[in-house]
Amino acid sequence: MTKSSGRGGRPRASSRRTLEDAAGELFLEQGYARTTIDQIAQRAGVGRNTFFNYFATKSDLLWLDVDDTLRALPEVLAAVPAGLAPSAALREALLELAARHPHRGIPLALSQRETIGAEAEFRASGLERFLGVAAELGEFLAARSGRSPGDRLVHAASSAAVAALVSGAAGWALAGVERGALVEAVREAVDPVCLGYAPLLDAGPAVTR
Amino acid sequence: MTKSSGRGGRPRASSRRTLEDAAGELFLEQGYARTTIDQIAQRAGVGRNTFFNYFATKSDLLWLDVDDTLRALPEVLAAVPAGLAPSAALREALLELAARHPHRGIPLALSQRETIGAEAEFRASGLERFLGVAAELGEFLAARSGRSPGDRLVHAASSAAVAALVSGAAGWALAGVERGALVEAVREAVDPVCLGYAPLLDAGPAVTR
DNA sequence: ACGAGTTTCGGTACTCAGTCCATAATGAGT
DNA sequence: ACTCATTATGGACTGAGTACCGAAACTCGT
Repeated sequence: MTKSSGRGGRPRASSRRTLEDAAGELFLEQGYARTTIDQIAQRAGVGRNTFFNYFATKSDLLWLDVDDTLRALPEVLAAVPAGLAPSAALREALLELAARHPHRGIPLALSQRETIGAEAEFRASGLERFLGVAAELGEFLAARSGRSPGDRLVHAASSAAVAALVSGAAGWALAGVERGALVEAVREAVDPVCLGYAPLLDAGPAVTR
Repeated sequence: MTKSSGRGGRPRASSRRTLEDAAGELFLEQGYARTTIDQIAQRAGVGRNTFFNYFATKSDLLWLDVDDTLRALPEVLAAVPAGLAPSAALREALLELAARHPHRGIPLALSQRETIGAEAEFRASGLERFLGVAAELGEFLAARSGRSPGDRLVHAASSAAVAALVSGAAGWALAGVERGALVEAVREAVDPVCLGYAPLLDAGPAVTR
């Protein structure tokens, strides 16, 4: 989406950032549910359709920073040292992803959740994101463990790991100003999962022993 | 929803089942997305609003059997023997839940997924369900482990366990006619998670040792 | 039998997210 | 000047979900 000016074409107005700001204001003023896309576009001084030029859904606005970090996942996965055992590689990937997330990048919907009141929408839209992560992670794990991409163990391990990641990140985000480093919270949550699956994952692909 | 006739009032027509059937037919004929609620109601010979009397959402239709099983969760949790260690209790609860699911209860959306074509909607609506399960499981785990309901470890463990449960169940459902017992698939997926969290969960509530 | 209370049914009307399409605006390259 | 690619914008449409209202159908007490 939004191919960054591949030479030529009408220049983008500063619309994207303006829309984000307008939305943030309105969410704080009226809450998420009571804010319509028309209002956001109008306050940003932009046509309604322009909104959909930058965001596919209203709920995308709840995930601005997170989406940035998530976009880096393929790169992170590629950078995981090749020598590691599958379970360690999985752990490493998740921690590195957490390390890349900006310290201030807490979704508005979480930091101001009473005001914004979008719990339901937030969770629903968030889960879809992390399902995507789980899929990517599954492919990665399959490759690193020499298993087929459809392998049940691989699927279960990546799902559980992502769930733990999310749990850790959520706990971190909700911890208030005194939260420590995201990486620590994630490590705490993810480690047991990697540990639990390690014996199976690292044993090599189903050698019919 | 749908308070079962608390004496008095107009009797329900057989609408619910009729609606389910009509929806199932239409989904198979035209796919999920191309089927509107009006069509479903019309084929069922019922007003549109009656549909919403029985189902809160269109996507509820994708989860008929699963919702039945999920409704039994509180009962299942209460039945878990009190003597078990927290991690074992968690395992036991999930396996028992799986055991209660009817063998033929595979969501239409999965068994006929090419025809129905509702992947996205299916996953989105499914995830919300299992988030509910994770929350219930969290409370359960907190009580059984003597930790606070907001405990980070408890949250991470229940999230990961539910993710594994779902992964196992999905694998089972997609396995075609030759699938074995659901309980086995779930056990395979959930066991490592419980194993990984066992040392921490069963150690008792953060005794600053 | 009759009225009171309760529940389901069904219609109309509305809001709003998301899609489609057609048309302008604005620039780069030739 | 002309073409091409990209973005902006406006109008019209679909369809889910909500709100409201009045009518149907049944129970119970009298």
